[in-house]
Formats: sequence, structure tokens, C-alpha cells
Amino acid sequence: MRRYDPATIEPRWVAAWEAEGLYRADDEDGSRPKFYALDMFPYPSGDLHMGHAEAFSGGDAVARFAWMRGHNVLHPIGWDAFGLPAENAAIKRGVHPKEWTYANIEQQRSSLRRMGMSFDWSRQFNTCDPEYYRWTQWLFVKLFQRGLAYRKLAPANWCPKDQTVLANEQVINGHCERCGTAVIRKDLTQWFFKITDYAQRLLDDVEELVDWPDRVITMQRNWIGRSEGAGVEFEIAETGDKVEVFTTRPDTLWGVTFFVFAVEHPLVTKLAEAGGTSAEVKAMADALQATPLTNREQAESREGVPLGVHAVNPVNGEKVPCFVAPYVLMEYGTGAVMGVPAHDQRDFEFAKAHGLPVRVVVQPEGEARDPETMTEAYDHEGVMVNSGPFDGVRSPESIAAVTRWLEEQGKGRAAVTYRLRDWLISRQRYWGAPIPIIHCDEHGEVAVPEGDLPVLLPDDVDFRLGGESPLARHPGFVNVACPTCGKPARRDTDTMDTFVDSSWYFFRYCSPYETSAPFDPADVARWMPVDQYTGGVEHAILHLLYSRFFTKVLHDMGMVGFTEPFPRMMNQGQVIFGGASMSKSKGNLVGPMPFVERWGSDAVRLTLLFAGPFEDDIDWQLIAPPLDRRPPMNAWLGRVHTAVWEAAEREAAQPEELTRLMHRTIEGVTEDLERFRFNVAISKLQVLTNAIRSALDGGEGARDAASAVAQMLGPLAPFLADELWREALGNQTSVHVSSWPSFDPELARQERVTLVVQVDGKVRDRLGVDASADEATCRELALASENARRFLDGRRVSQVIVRPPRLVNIVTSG
RNA sequence: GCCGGGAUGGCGGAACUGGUUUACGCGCGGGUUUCAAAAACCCGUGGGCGAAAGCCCAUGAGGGUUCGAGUCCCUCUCCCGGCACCA
Repeated sequence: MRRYDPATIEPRWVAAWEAEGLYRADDEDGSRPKFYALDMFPYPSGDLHMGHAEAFSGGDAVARFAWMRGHNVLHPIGWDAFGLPAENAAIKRGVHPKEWTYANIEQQRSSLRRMGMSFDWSRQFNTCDPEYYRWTQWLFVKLFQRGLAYRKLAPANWCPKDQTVLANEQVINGHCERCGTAVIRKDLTQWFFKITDYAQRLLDDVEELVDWPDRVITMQRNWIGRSEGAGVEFEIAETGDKVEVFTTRPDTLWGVTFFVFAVEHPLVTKLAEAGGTSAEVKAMADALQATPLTNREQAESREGVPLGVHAVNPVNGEKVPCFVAPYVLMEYGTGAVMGVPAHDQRDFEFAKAHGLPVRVVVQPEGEARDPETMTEAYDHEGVMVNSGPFDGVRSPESIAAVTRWLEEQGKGRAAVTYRLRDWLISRQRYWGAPIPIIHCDEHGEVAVPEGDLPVLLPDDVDFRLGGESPLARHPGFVNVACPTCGKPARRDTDTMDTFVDSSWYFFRYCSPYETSAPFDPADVARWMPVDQYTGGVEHAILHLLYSRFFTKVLHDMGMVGFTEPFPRMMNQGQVIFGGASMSKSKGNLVGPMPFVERWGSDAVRLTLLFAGPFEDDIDWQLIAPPLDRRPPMNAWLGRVHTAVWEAAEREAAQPEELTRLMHRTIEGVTEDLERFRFNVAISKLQVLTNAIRSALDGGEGARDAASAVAQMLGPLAPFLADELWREALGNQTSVHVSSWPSFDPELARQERVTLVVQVDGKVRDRLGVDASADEATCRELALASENARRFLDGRRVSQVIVRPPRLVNIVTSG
């Protein structure tokens, strides 16, 4: 027997497992069911974080458990290697983004290896490798050809000091996160993916996400934001222009007293001219232009300027004044709204601010709202009034009735609007996949021919910020011949959002060396969809939505046979420290590697997995002692080590009670692992280990139970598990290729149980009974109980509830 | 404001389809070992009353259903997460 010493056994097993090729996914093997265990691939930031350690510990347990249950497992890893931090490092420290990124990958890779993750390293790739982004570009071209990638003028967050576009996340309270300068709006022509074409399918197919956390499903639904209502056409009295509005409340059409356009609405300039208000309207537009995008959406101002023209309400022919106001957004609906102050709070506030009339057209049942005394809009259900033919009609039926009527009259139609907007993918940045488009004066936007891909990212660029993509300052990159006519043309100098890279990486794992396509459809058909996806909830919306979108597009292209990539998903919680999220600036960053070096990877894994439900946040400060104190999980593994060695060397037979507990434990742990209840699984293993200890201390044997513990530890503490399995228990091959232990349901059932005796629902006695005790036996025993009888004195037993063999409740009266 | 999820010992957390509340671990108290242990091992540990046997009270608060509620229903409080001028 030896001492438990993770620092020596762990590196030894890492080497052994690699030499044995244990975790290679087998593309050829059709005899075992496949299992695709996917962990969200990390951004290579340098050090491995505690959050990575937790996520990968969980994902690894899932994969190893699947192996042991006889699956052919694909458990890959790669790197989401493009992105801003690399470029910032280049600007700050003069390191080339490529160098910085590859060094980080190497560091994180060696940490993950040291932790013994069961990745199939032969499939590793990174998204900044031309062999990968070649296919990212290829997919862009396919989307472009299908009309799903297009360019349009759109407002962006712009930092005037750094002369760059900022992502929304880089704008903190309207200021640039780097230099603190107030961010303004700037209109730029940018690339978009037309994800809105898929809004309804993305919403409908949520049904296929059989095992996603509720909150993530809800977030996806809300993000898509389907809203039903009606499109109604108004006419501008002075010009004859037709303007459509979207409303969820067509039953309030008779209450319209004004009409509002978003400043960006295409008709605004013309209407202002017609109304003689161009100067005022332009002033408002300019003011808005100077406001950061993020601030504008948060402002709740009810300012607005009259356009000097009138809109004709199609339901009653009334002319109402038109305005331009910032509270109406061009991005939602049609960019114009009808103003119904009595029944919409924003419209109410706007009307009050501008002295516009309020007209009540929906009354709450049995009440009468008076516009004179109303202090807020009434936006609930009610009875229609002052609405011509619809007086007396009640909502919600009234909405359908009015919509039908609008259709009949040719004045409108049922309409659906989504909150989801098209995906802006242009980044005026260097460290990303170049957008494979060539701009030709004659032929416009021309896709780079497939054979010319990848459009390589040049190494020698000037990373300093300066108003445009660094690629734009690289003449060798920009100047190119038009693929169509051969005349001089210019490459697009923007790069793609890194979410594009991560929207299809899980396909690439299926055939990472494929050179003629992003993936081999046959390989994808073999491995996908993913059987279990594990990752952080911070990707609950964007990454998952985009990946779902890409999968549907690939499905429509005939490249994959399914429409949802991840039917089952699991989110681990965050690892925090001292109640706050870890960060370098707070100085509370704790990485797993010092802990791994000192106490072992197994101890880190168990500490994280035992801390609580996998999806809950973990406060490292609460669950782990300082580095120089022995952590409980290292101590426990030491006890397991000792117990299993002793049991292995003990000849004596194992007591039946222990065998029964062993079967119960196998049953329980199996179920717990299926449901990611790692903390509960570990506690059951502790109970079994405690029982083994007692048996050994009592001079009895425990070999079978020890063997089962070693196996069940396989997914959770893989190093010690294999050490014990091979060295102590004498097996020739790895515990990780052994078959998951099975249990005998007969033996898993307890033979003696505690019968609880209650009187009027209060526990008065506990009796040991045979598990097979029937109702009559239990009743008899209970009624005979001295402790129970003391409470029956002077009372009449009115009822006896018997639930054999666990409980008897004697109910009395009087 | 809207949507989603929570609240169980000193702490992290268990409790299957309503049936022994507090598994497992930490911490704490006591002990063994030791020159001394922050190390290891053993015992104890929800609160109150009590010498003890034992009794009473406890799953955020209040009601309800039930023989029986942490679990189901209603009302409320607080906490966490998401969205937020979405027409």
C-alpha cells in the first residue's frame, strides 16, 4: 500500500491514457451507440479559470460516464481564438495577436491536459487558423448567395477619441470602456445576417429543445419577442403618402389622436418639407445623432416636434397631427406608430406633454374612465365605446373582430412583429475572419470565388486604432482584381463577429481535417446532433441562437438532416469568490492550477462538483480552504485510497449489509449522474466509503464494494479511480474502459427499514421492521407500540393510515 | 414594469411520484495521538425546556387542501437572473 499522492499519480496517468489512446472517438465503429459530449470551447485568454475547471469537470464526467456505459464518445475541444483581447494586447504591449493567441492556447491546453480531461485532442482546432476560417468565409459566401447576408446603413456606437466602432458590451453607461469618452452614434454601412427570416422557426423549434433549462428557453423566446397584432394603413392628408403602422391593439383605433414617426423614417424628410418644419426636424435629428445608441434607448423623454402634416385615420377619416419623436424606434415595427393616449402609457405621456386630446375608447367593465381625470393610460381589457360599429364589443374578442373588419375593408391586416433584429456581423477590427467580398465599381459586391478562399489575414498590419479597420490601411490586402471583370477593385476590410466562428464549430469537430467542405455531411450525420452540450449561461441567448440559426440554414442547404444542434443542454453556474465575480481588477482571481499542483486535479474536480447543484453559482471562498490548508476532498480521497487498498488486500468475505448498500449506491449514483447531480452522487459515494471503513475496522472484507467505488469514481475523480482500479485492485486495463457497474434491484432494496409510528401526524415511535412487512403486520406493530399508546390514552382511534413498510398514522378523535 | 428561478441548521447543501426534515460535507465542541500540531483518527452537534426519560417548536411570512405539506393551492415579503420606450 502507498500513500495517496496526487502529484505523482496524476501526471503518470495523463501519460498512460495518452499512450493508450483512450479518448479517441472512433469514426468507423458502428457497434456502439455514439455519444457527442460537447463543452463550449473556450476563448484562449491565457490562464485557465476556475469557471473553466468547473465546466470541464462536469463535461468530462458526462463523457467518461458515457464511455463506461458503452458509448462511442466524441468529446472534442478547440479554441474560439479570434477576438478583441488579442488585438488589445497587440496595441498595449506590441505582441502580435497571433503570437499572443497561440501562446495562450498552448498554456491553456497544457492545463487542461494536466487536469486529465478526456478530450480527443486529435480533433483540436482553433478558429483563427486559415484552415478553419476558410470555411467560416465559405459559409458567409453561401449565406450571401442565399440572400441571407446583406449590407445596409446602420447606426453604430462610435468612440470619437479612439476613432473606432464599439460593440454594445464595450459601451459602459454611454462611455467608451477604454478611454471614457462619450460614445456617439455613427451611421456606417455594415454587413448583416438575415436571422429575422428564421424568427418563426427559431421560436417554433424551441419545442425540440427537450432538455434545456427553463430560463434559457424563456430567454430565447423573449429575445425573439413575437408579438401579434394588425398592420393598419394611414394616409398623409397633405401628400397622399401611405404609411403603415403596427399595433397590438387595433381595438383602440378609434382613440387615435395623433401620429408619430421615428426620426429615421424614410418619409420624414419629405413630410417635414411639406409641413414647413424641416429646420426643427433636422435639429432633432442632429441632437439624436450625438446621443449614444445605448442612452437613447434608455431615455424616457417625451419630447417631439410636429411635422406640420396630418394623418388620416382609416377607420373614421379623422385627421390627426403628425410628429417626430425619439420614443418611436425605427428598428421595431414599421418605424411609425398611431398615438392612442387613453390606452398606451407612452402615448398618454406624450399627449400630456404636447396638449393633445385623450379619447377613451375602451372602458373597464362596469366603470367609466374620464379623460379629464385620468392620470395614466388604461391598457387592459374592456368594452369598446366611441368606436362606431364596434361599440359594446369586449376584448379580447374585439381585437380579432376589428382585425377581421380591417381586412374586409381593405384597411389593414393581421400582422406579426418580432423583437429580433438582423445580426450585425461587421467588425472594424483586425483579429477576425475577413469578410470574403470584393467591391467592384461595376459589379458591386462580389463574393470571393470558392477556389480563392481563404482570404488570408495579412500578418503585417498596423494595429493602431484609426477610424477604420486596420486592414483598410494595408494596400496589399485591399487592392485586388474583380473576380467578375478583372478590373481593379477593393476587398471588404471588415472582419466577422467572432460569434460567426462559434456558430458552426461543433460541425467541424465531426471531420476536422476535411479539406473540400466545412465538414463531411456523412460524419455530421454520424455524430450529430450533440447529445449533451455543457457551458455557461452567459451564452444563453446569442451563441445558442446563432448556432441554431446556422444549423437551420445548413439544413435548408441540404447539408444536415436535422434542425436543432443541441437538443440537450446544461448550464454550469459561475464560480465566484467572496460573494463577487472574480476579476483581475478586484484582485480576487483564483485559478485552479495552483490547487491542482498542490492537491490534485481530482480534488479540484470534486470540490467544484460537490459544492452544490451543477447549475448553481459556487463561492470558492466558502467551499475551499486557503491553498496551504488541506482541502476536505483531498482528505476524503486519501481515505478512499486507504480503504480501497485495505479492502483489496483483505481476504475476508464482504458482509451482506455492505453488499446491499453497494447495490443501492450503484443504483443511486447511476441515476444521479444521468441527471448531473454530481453533488448527490459524491455524497452517496461517501456514505458507501464510510460503510467500507466500518466493515474493515470490524475485521470484515469489502473488496466488491471497493471495486464499485473505484469504478463510480471514474467519471468524477478519474486519476484516483484508475490508480485504485489498476494498482490496488489488479485490473489490467483502465477503469475508464471498464463497464459501468450494474446493480441487482433485489439487493438494492433494503431488507430492514424503519417503520414510523405517528399519532395524529406526530412521530411517536420508530420500529425496525422487515421491508416485506404487510399492512396488517405494520398496523399491529404500531398499535402495540408503547410509545404510541401513551398518546392514545382517553382518545378514540378513528382511523389508521398504513403505508407499509414505512409509516403508520393513528388518527384519533375526541 | 414584464418574464423566469429561488428562500431548509452557524455555512455549502440533501429529502424519490405528499409520508422519519436536516443525508453528505464544512465549521464548531470534546477526546486520542504528538514536543507541538494548522495533520490524522474517534465521539457529539437544528432551537427551546429538562437532572433524565421525554416534551414543545422549527423548511422566508400568513392562510388553505389533506390522516399527513419543504413538497400541492392562494396572498404577501425578500433575494438572484434576463428583458426593458417593442407600439
